[in-house]
Amino acid sequence: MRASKREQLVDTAMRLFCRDGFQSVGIDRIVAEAGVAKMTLYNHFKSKDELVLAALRRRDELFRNSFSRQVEAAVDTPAGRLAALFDVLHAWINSDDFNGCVFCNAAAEYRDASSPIRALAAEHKRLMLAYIRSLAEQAGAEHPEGLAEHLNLLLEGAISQALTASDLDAAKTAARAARVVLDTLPKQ
Amino acid sequence: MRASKREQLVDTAMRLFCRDGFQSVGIDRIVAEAGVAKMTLYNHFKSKDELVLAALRRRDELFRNSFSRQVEAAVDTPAGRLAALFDVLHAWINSDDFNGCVFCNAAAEYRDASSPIRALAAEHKRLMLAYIRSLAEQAGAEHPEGLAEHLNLLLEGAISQALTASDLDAAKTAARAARVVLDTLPKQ
DNA sequence: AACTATACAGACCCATCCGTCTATTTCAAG
DNA sequence: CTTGAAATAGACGGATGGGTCTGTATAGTT
Repeated sequence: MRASKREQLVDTAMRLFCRDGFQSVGIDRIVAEAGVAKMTLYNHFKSKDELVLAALRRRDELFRNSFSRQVEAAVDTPAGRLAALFDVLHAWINSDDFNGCVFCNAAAEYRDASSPIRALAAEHKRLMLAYIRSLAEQAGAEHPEGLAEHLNLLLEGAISQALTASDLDAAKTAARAARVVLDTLPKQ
Repeated sequence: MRASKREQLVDTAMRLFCRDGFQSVGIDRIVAEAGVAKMTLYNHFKSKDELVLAALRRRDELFRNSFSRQVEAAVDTPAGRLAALFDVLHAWINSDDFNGCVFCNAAAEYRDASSPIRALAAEHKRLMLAYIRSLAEQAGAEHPEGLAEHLNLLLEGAISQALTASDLDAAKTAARAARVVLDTLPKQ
């Protein structure tokens, strides 16, 4: 067996949840597409919510890895990487499988603020901001925290606008806005 | 009869959809809380989706009215009103009934991009941006379109962060970021 | 008073949901 | 070969979903 049944389930669930949402995707469909028996799912996870958590944890890992890898492959300088954030965002928004931020979508579907799913979404956003802050510090920004917060809001706003306003150019708009702030960085 | 049955339904549906989401709120609960018979609902609306559309249309009207009224009551000058956007946002985020932007939530729950619900959400975002642009023009901005887009992204980012990252200070963060751009406005 | 449109309560239908149970099969380790 | 854990297919249960149907009651109009 190449991949463990558990991995098959998590990968399939992640893909379906990202594309079609959480409540819209039923257990039966997940096990059918993963090619495993329903009982196998319930041997590995206590409930659908546990599977949702596992899928989101995997998505967080893959997304942040892929995002930072692309940013760092694009440019060498920290300041350039802050600008490249928006290029990577643009590529994502215009890719075939863009369906907004799955963590935002999860927060929209799971309304109980004390849900572990919401906690995981918040943690993902915290880690994304931390990554941007680290780039801002490396770039020698005068106020790295403020710069990171500013860029983070532009990125988050662009993701939101891309989905809700069906604006595929949202990242380009955000990049133009970011230029105003990035111009204050010390010239390398 | 004080309010028409139809209005009771739309108001109740809007309240429940905003608080608990769309798929989570069933027809039975709406008619029960609205105090009308189920057949009355289906005499006024062809389907649940039609009710969702009516509720979102009402929300769009109420929200934009309330938002612009608060902004204009706060300050007199156009430039001041651009800053006041973030104060009104802050008040909303920290109010009891904040559950994110219901149009973003709708886009998250209704994944079919060709759905009329998605079209309505996009229209709401378009109108919000148009309002900000009108303020930017009145404020005499050098590039009103660019300024409006920038502020809009900060506002949208703050709404998203407030919900997903459970960050009740997101509007304050966005206000600090906005200051950088608003300082370029001509002094009155 | 007669008529008409609207609203009523609630049973009903069919589909889907999550989760459980069972009985069978696979397959690697001792 | 034997044993035992893991996976299988699929039926099943109880709940809930959206939507339909029926028969009755209300209320405003002529």
